[in-house]
This record gives sequence, structure tokens and C-alpha cells, in this order.
Amino acid sequence: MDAFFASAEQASKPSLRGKAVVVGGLGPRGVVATASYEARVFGVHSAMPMAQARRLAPNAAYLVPRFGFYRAISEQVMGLLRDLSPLVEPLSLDEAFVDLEAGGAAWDEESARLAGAKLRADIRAVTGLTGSVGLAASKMLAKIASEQAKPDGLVVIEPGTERALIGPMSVRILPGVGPATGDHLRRAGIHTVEEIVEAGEDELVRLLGKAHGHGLYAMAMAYDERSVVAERETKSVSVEDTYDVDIHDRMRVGFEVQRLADRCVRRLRGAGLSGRTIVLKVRRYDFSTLTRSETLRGPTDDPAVVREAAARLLESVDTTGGVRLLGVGVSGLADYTQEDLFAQAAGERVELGEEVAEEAVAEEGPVVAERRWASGHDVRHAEFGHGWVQGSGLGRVTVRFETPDSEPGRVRTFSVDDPALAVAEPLPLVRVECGAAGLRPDPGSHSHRP
DNA sequence: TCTGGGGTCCTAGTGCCC
DNA sequence: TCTGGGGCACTAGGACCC
Repeated sequence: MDAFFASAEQASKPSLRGKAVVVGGLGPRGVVATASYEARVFGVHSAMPMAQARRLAPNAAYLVPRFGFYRAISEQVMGLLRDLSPLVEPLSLDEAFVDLEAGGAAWDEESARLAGAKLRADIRAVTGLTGSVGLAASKMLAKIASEQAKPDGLVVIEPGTERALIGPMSVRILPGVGPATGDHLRRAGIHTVEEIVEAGEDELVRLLGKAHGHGLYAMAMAYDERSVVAERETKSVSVEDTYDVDIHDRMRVGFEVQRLADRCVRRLRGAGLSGRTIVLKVRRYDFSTLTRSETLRGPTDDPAVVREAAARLLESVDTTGGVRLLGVGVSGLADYTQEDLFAQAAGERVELGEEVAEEAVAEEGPVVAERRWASGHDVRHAEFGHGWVQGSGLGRVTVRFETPDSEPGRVRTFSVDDPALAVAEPLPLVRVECGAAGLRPDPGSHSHRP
């Protein structure tokens, strides 16, 4: 999907179409999750600190992510992919590999092209959004093709042309080459993919180590035999929070670790898992990050056990100077065991039950009056109907009243505790027929978009 | 400029067992 | 009895991805 979060917001909010939109954390330490193509013109991009984005594009719309909303759209798209093949490997909410041959959806270049074109049309009809398709003989090349296809396109890499195509490209296009490896290679005088090939496999192994060296050399030769894997097992579950202001108080650090341990266990249980290794993560005031872990004798999903382990691990960490991030994770995962179920029956479930509401809210925005009106979130007003929060502060909340298929709407300001105003569910981007389950498109409804 | 959150994989050191 | 080495589990850190 193209600039997924930002595009979804633009489709949902007519007044933002054609405008610079930035989705990400709005706190003092937030970073950009997605910038619309209009915002990218100003140099705004993913992972950039929000403060920097605001300097570059002061007039852009800044919104907090609505993962529930994006997940619903993502499920529609993944459904379309599974219609093509049973072998669908999601990489994230907005990207997936599909093995077209395994599904019989394509057997040669022409049939693949047709399947790709139809998929793009279906995505547009069902979600109202644009997606790009890359077609190639391997995952690495399909990914490169899809990057080239963005936005709103389709690119095929024909067999036999791979080496010539990727040779002149930067090493950074290869999977596994990030800033650190990129720098490492650059210092060795290697800038392009073909320079990796020229350097030779032995040199790559010498520079980067065995696994990385062999892997990268193969990728540079356009050799990638990784198969599309539909079901990947989860290996770890973790939660972490970055605090707006560094925490110095040791008691408060301990309290936050306990809360994170509880949240982590709720995730774990939600996935029907338990785990043996408890990991504590601490990022200090100077951004140095350290982890401490402890492996138990058997897997657990007991909040008290995870809390105690996390507290023990915290004892070995010096937090003077302050911490900016804390995290708790569990790895060495297993399915529930009988012992767990018997040993830990009622008590803890009640204990955790009380906090379920808090967890649900954490997904979509806190309950506290001011923060309840998170920028970009949907609301309904008894008199003015459906809208979204454009901003809030100083006891006021500003709402723009519009829906995905309306004209750009009017803005009105209310008191944050106005009883006529309530949080609302996002509206579907494409109108559905009455009684339909929600996936059937209204023919031609995407033409509502300007 | 000042760096999120949730993951995966790899490497290297250490200790233990055979 | 001492030494060496392979294999494995555990721990910590780093890089990378979206």
C-alpha cells in the first residue's frame, strides 16, 4: 500500500486530500510513522523525529496513528491476496509476499501481469486506496519491483534481466543492508550492488561475518531462494514505552516496570502463549540501551512471576541519570501447558481482568479528558454528526465535520467536556451495500474521490 | 536534530557437559 | 588426572525491518 497510514487518513478525511499529512507520535519524543507524498516533498520521511518534521512542514496535518482502523483495511487487502494464493506472507499491515504460482493465479509473465493488475483494481474498489505491485521470481526482486512501482503502479522484473537491473543500484536496496552495514561497505569502497559482486564472497565474509557475508553476496548475485511462508511462529512478545520526560525516581521506574510486565502478560495470554525467558530493556538518558534477561525453569504466563523476574532484573541496572524508555518482553515461547492452566487458574485472571479496559484504551487513545480527543480520531456530535478531532488543548476541542464520501467539511470548537460530543468508530472508506458484510464494494464508489 | 514500537536474526562470550 | 574440543544453553548487544 502506498504511504498507507497517511493515505488511509486522507481517504477518511476529504479536507486532507492533496495536502501534506504526517502520521506519528505527537509527544515531544514522537517520530514519523508515515508521511503522505505531499509531505515528502518537504523532506519529511518515516522514522524522522516529529519536531524535525514540524520544522520542515509546519503547515502539514499531524495525526496520531489509528492502528485499529488500519488493521481493518489491512485485513480486507490480505483477504484479496488470499483469494490469489494460500501462500501469503504478511510483512506488516501494508505489505505482503504472495506466491502466485502456488495459488495457480499465474504461470507466466502475462498471467502474472494480469493477476497484478486485477489485484490493484480490487484493492482500489474494496478499500478506496491505491496499492503497488512488484512481480518477480524471488522475494528480494519482488520487493525491489514494488518499491519501483510506488506510488500506484505495477513493475515486472523479467527473468534474465535481474543482475543488470540491480547492479548499478545502491547497496542499500538489498535486504539486510541498513545504515550500519551501508557505512561499513562504503568505508571498504563498496557503494553499488555490482561492486559487492566484484569484491567477491570471501571479502564480503571478511567484512561482515559469515552469515551476513554469504547472504549478501547471494543477494547481490540476484540469487534468493527464500520461499513464501504463510504461517510464521511468534518468537517473542514485548511492550515498551518511551516517556515524554526522563524518569529519575527509582520507585517510579519500578512501578513502570511492573505495569509493563502486566501489559506484556496480557499480550502473551491474548495470543495463547507462555514463555520462559523474561527480558528487561532500559534506555538511559543518553540513549544507551541495555537488556537484562532471566530464563525460568519452565514457561509461564503468570503476571506475578513475570513481574518478580522483571523487578529482579531491574536491580542489576543503574538508572541514576534517568531513563527515557522501559520495556518488558518474554521469549522462549510455548503454547499453554496443562500445569499452567491448573496452577494459575482463577486468581491471576481476575487480577489482570481489571486492567483490560486500560489496555484497550492504550491501543486507541487514553481516557483522560484532554487526551481523549486525540488528533485525527473520529467523533460524533449530537447535532452536527460525524467528524474528526483536528486539535485539542486549553479545555477546547476542535472538530471538522466530514465523512469519507462528503465534501470537505466545516470546523467547530467545543468544550472538552461537551456532553453532545462522543468518541466514534471510523466510517468505512468505501460505502457498503445495505446488509453486506462489509467487504463488498459499492460499484463506482471510489469515484467519490477527487 | 535528537532519535517510536514491535519484532527477527546474528554474533560473541561464558559456562557446562560429555 | 589433566587437557582439549565440540555442542549446547544462556546472556548481552547490535543491526535491521516496517
